[in-house]
Amino acid sequence: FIEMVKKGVAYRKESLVNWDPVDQTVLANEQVIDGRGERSGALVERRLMPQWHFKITDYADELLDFDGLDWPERVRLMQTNWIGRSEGAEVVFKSDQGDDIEIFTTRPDTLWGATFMVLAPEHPLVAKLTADDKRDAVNTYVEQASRMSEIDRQAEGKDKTGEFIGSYAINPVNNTKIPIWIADYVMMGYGTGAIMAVPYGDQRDFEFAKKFDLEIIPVVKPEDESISFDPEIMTEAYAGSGTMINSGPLDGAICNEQKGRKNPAIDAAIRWLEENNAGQARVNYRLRDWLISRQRYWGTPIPMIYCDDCGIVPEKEENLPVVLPEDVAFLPTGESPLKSHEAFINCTCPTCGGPAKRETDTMDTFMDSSWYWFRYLSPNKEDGPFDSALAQQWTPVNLYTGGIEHAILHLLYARFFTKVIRDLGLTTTNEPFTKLRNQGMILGEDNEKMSKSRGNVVNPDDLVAEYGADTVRTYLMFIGPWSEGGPWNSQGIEGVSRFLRRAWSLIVEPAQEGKSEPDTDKTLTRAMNLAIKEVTEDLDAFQFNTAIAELMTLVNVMSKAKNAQVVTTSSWQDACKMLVTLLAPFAPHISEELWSRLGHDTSVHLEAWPSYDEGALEQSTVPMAVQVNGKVRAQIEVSKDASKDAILDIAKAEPNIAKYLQDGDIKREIVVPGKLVNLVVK
RNA sequence: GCGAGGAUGGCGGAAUUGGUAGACGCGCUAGAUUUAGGAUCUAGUACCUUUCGGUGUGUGGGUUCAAGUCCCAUUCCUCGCACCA
Repeated sequence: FIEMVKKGVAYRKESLVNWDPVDQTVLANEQVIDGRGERSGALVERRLMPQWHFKITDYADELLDFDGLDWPERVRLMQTNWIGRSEGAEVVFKSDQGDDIEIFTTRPDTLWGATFMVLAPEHPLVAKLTADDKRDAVNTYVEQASRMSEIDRQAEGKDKTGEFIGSYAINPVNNTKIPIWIADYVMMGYGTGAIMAVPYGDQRDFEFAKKFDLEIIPVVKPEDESISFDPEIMTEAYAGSGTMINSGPLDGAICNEQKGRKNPAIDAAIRWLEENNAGQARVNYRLRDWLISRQRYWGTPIPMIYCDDCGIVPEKEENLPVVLPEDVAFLPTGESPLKSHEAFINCTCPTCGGPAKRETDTMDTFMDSSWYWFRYLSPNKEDGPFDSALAQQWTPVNLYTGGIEHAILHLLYARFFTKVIRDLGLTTTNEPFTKLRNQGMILGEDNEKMSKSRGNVVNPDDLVAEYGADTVRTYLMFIGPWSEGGPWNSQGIEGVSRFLRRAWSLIVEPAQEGKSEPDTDKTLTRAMNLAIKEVTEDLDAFQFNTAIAELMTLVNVMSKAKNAQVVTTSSWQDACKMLVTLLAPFAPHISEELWSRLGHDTSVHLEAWPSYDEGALEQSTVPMAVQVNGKVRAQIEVSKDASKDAILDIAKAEPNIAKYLQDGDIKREIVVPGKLVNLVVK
């Protein structure tokens, strides 16, 4: 943290935060549900407080780059949307009192159609720019807006509301005086908290203009001439392509559907702004800096000290880590007990040695999960966070799994930390996790999320007591695709239980008398090699359910083949060995025991993963389907190297095929070796 | 509204360089074994049809010798984002 402070990545500033008045702490946006604190249920207030932040916004562009990462598309998109990059321009409007009012727009080409300006109710210039005769109405509106949660303000379909504040702004492109309004559809937290309103091209501005009877100036003549651009007739804003009109120097420019400077009209507008000193190109992000201060006792102390003479200074390195006092008094004051712990608060300024106060806020717990895998490499290191050489050697983590709920928070923070650690010179690693896979969630039998209140919780301990840990583990892998999850099904576990018991008795129980079928050797060897191939490929692809299905098939083949003669053959013994080896990741305990009973005195879990013999997968004869006009009419068995002509002869000789051939001529013969024959008859 | 993913038997699901739809399992049916039940084993199990055969992967079209798979349109479901300027 201190290194981050030194580097300017961590900083303290006043910030509008979610304040829970009952729990007396700041809450993360994620902990505010429908405008209420997740734990207390209290209406969350917005408060301006000095808090510690991380400059994650400095890394916005780099965080948008997923090059070289094998991550699910879904997660990449969620992060991309969260960061919310948009290209446009910043333009400075002057108030009629001479103030600079900066706005951000993605459509600078429509500047000539700006007929009013809207400020967020919290915008710092609102008080100054409000005319005396409007002050009461404006104050009422601002107060109403401040009481509303962000969720309420953003509710879909909400009617536009707003107040004219009695001042005007000068549109720098044409020196037109336009009225300044405040409205809660403009957010202080995005862009500059002020917009130029172009009702012709923006649906929100259009609705606002219609409601408050503000001017609408057409600036893009639609390409499709059947679309009317008469403001009196229009029922919605026009954001499509066309030719610029009523736009001074831009008149005649082509406006297409492209965003940013790829759009000729936008590009021309930005060039005009820059040439005329009225604005410039700018990239805006939805991402905001990460607020990490929490007014809680449980959390990592922020190692900063407040000195009246030296300001805010970091604790001396030899005094790290700052440890939470354990003798705190948990009193119902509504404040963190650290605030009343004199011995913790009062300290010595590391710079001047005078009396100073310790920071009493603690860190967001996401701080800790953002770099734990670095610390895991050197858990006993006392004089630093981790060993740089070990981190360089072992990171990035090559495979990471977790739920989709981590898509934005943990995974974005982890990427940010990795880049900061790199920029501190501790590693050259750019990304924390090379390959990411998300597992699905197992729901209750009613297809709802398991919860005590719903009474649909399936307790794994009870299942383990009844079926054993191996059965429960294996069933969890078999119940469905790992990445999708789905409802729990209590009946299905019986099938896995049976499978494991059959595998057990296959190896442990004595064989019955019986005669060997002629090709048992080959059948067993083929089944074994097929199982190695399929299980290996399925594991690589995280398809555990089909891997287990393949092992079930192997057990079925072996069960059929097993008898007193067969069990003495080497192909049987190889198959047993391989079955246990392949089963080991799913049912480790049973596998270990079976491995021992097969005569091994080392652990099966130390065995190398097996490879398979491609040649053993081949069969001397292969079954093929014979179709007439695309419909299967017969099954034939042909030698694996049979020629096309030979296959066709066999196919045509089938009685059921010959029957169809009598009725017409063969127009076409398609032979897909090893698969099927299709005869097109007319 | 924007973006992503999905829809296959009674159920969970399998199958994509286009090539026999329903692997594997649950459930169900019948039989063997058992005093009985449970467990186990064997056979069967997409739907319609006595058979022949026909139909079938959300819906409607298309391409192809051949479509769950490719193309166009469309419905519904799930998830994410959303008055983002």
